[in-house]
Parts: sequence; C-alpha cells; structure tokens
Amino acid sequence: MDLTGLFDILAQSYSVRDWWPRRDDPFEVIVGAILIQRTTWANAARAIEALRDEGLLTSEAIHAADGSRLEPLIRPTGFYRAKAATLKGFCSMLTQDYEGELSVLLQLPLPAQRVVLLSNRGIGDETADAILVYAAGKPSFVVDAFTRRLLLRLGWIEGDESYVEIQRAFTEALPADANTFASYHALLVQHGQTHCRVRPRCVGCPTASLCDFVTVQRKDVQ
DNA sequence: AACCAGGAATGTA
DNA sequence: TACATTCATGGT
Repeated sequence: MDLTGLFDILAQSYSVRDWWPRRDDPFEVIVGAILIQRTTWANAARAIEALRDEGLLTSEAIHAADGSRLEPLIRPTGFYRAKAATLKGFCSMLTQDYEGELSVLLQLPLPAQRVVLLSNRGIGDETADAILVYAAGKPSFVVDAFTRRLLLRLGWIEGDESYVEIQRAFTEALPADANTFASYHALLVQHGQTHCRVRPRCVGCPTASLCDFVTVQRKDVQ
C-alpha cells in the first residue's frame, strides 16, 4: 500500500465535491484560510459573514480598516488579534507590492508565490499551501495535523519528519495536478474528522485494516 | 523544542 | 455544573 492506494481507499469512502466553500472567489478563500487556523469552519464562516456584512471583504477595505474594527468581527475564530493583524498585513502587502491586484500574485509561479505568502507574518506552511491549492490552483500539497496523524498510525512515518518532507512524499507519489492535491487533502480532513481524531472513532474506519493504531487499540480492548 | 495565543464545541466526572 | 480536551496553526 502506498499514497496512491490510500487515495483510492479514501475516495471510495468520502465525497468531497466543492469541499472548500466559495472557491470561485480567491480573496474569500484567502481570508478563510487565515481565519480557519486552529478552529472549525462553523466559526470561520460566522466571521466571514460578519466581515461581509460590514463591507470588509475586499483587500482595500481591510487595508483601510482599523484593527480594532476587525477584531470583534472575527472574534469567534479565536486568536482574533493575531488573525486581524495577519489579514491587515496581507492586504497591505497586496496594495503596496501588487497595486491591489490579487490576480498578479496568484499568477506567480508556485515556488516564488509560496515564498511571498510565507513572508507574511501569520501565514505558515499549511496556510500558504491551502492558498496555493484552493485560491491559486497550484499543485502545492497541504499537510495538516490529520494527515500527519494518519501516516503515523499507518506506520508510514516516524513522527519527526518535517512539514516539507511529508509534502515531498505526496508530491513525488502523485501527478502534479492542483485538483488532485485539493481532493486528496479534502479526503484526508474528511477522514480525520470522522475517524482519525486524537480521540479516535475506529468503528467503520476505512483504513482500519492498514492502521497500526487500530490494531493496538483492539489488542488493548481484548 | 516546549510553550503560548483564545473562543467555541464537545467530552468527561 | 465544573472541568478538561480539542480544533482546516503559527511564532517564539
């Protein structure tokens, strides 16, 4: 079994059509990618709607807005001071370095675009890759906590691998296609949310036959 | 490399 | 009800 086989198993178990909301609006995807950090989508969605209601869902508006106006609107996502600063920082970069034209940034080649995204305080590897795949349509694989945990339980990694090392494994195993990467990540999150949490629900888990963790659990129970 | 930022939801006693 | 854990992380 390899990463391609894992994709097939997950694809048979979950449906991920239009998993990331509003993929047709790149700016909203980026705002969502920042706000979703370490929260649930329900909380991020509330914050996005609050921003929309206030007319703060454009880079110009966020750039011009006071941080103290942003913070209460995105409060339900947690880390609201840091996230408000991240949003403002990104939008400031857009107006200063790209004349407010997001499309120019999104058209940069993958490696250069990733460097630019990572230069923003508050945008790390995972958020940068989420923006690259879901907003820019670039084949940059998103490695999240669910993915790392699943690979660990499958016994395919030791646990001390870096983000980029795990990313390279997926990149080398798959065709360099943004839709493939996007679907795979969505499947991994779907699986993580239902079966591969910190507190696992192994009943009905489609990877149970491969998973060392499940085997250990069963031994413990019996 | 452990620790912190934080509200909201969910789990446990 | 009180208390603990976890979440589509990132920075120090």
